[in-house]
Amino acid sequence: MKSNRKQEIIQIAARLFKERGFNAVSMRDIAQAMDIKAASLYNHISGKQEILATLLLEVAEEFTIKMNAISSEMLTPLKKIERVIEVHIDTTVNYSEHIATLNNDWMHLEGSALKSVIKMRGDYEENFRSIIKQGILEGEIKPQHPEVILFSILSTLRTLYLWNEKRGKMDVNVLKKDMVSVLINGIV
Amino acid sequence: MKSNRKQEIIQIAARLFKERGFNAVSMRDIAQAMDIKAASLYNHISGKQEILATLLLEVAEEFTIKMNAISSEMLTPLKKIERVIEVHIDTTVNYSEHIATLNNDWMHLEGSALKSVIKMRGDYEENFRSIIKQGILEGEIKPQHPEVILFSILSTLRTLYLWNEKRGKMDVNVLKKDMVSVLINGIV
DNA sequence: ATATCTAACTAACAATCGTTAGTTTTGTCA
DNA sequence: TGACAAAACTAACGATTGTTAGTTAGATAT
Repeated sequence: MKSNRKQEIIQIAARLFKERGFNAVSMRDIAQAMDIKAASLYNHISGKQEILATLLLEVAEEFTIKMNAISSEMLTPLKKIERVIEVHIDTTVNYSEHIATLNNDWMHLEGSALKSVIKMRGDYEENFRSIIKQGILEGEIKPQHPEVILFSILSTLRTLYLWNEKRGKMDVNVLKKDMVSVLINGIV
Repeated sequence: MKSNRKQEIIQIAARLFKERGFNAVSMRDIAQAMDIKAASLYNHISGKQEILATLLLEVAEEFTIKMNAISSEMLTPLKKIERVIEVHIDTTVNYSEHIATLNNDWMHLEGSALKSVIKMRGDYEENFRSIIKQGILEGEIKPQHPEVILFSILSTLRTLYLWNEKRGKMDVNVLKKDMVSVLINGIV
């Protein structure tokens, strides 16, 4: 039953990191947003690096788990890609700030946490690449360069958070359907 | 005949900004990369803000000009979108570092330069949106929510720089063809 | 050769950064 | 009520930040 104060700090920090970026947010900024003094933060966390590490490992592990699940499901490659798209939309709804920080500030991580995040990112991409290649092999996907397909889809999914507000009243399930349609069937 | 030394500073700064982000790069870092002292930079530029402003306005104007040209060409909406894709690929090849900084650090701009960049970005998106809507109206593009189409394509194009190295030996014209195919016709 | 200009330098500034030490307040349970 | 732990506080540290002032070396022009 650890203190939920640490999670509060991380949540607030994530919001600020998304808005201004890791290096433009000081410990005093985070403290002020919580109505306490900067030094008080250190009763709950060991430093700024721990905030970043906890935050990024949390969301990176989330993606890793989901992707591993999809990989081992009994689905056609195309259906797997649909599932990946849906997972990204769901995760973006719940982890918008975390994902923004993962995209923009991962390089400010240090030590083993950095290594860990980089590895998870690489594995995730490799899993995705395998699905695409398998789809091409089975004739389900166009024999285009896999890297172009991988990158087109992934870069859209990774920056969904930028679009999360503008989404507005659009229902999540409608968004999923439209997104799958556009990314897989194109726009014509 | 102004000094090209200023352009050298901006070029080197852009590279560092891309790698570490605006706030993680000090004036001393930039100076060291040029083998001079930080104070010497001020013979050529007024400050860190001017570096960022020059850099971002340069590439933002490039995109604005290109997009305006495409908008007023006599092409079908679909052909215009193809042209937009091609422009992004060409520009990414030449301005990889500038685009990275535009994506990640625009919010650290101040004053009128910030306003200017935000306006250009908005206008660019609005032009793109108009093309898509026109395409839907003419039946050339699927009657999907325009915002989904806009964002899917644009987020891929805007993060092309992340992919620029991995592109490796892939010919630019091949990349254009594949990219157009994937983004417009999908992957099936 | 002298004057001028350009672009480098050294040294220092005030502000802000992450973090630590030591202290006081607050809340909980016996 | 009193003891103890959790979580806040004040004050300060050494390092780094962007920037300025004043100076000097090297090139160019008169």
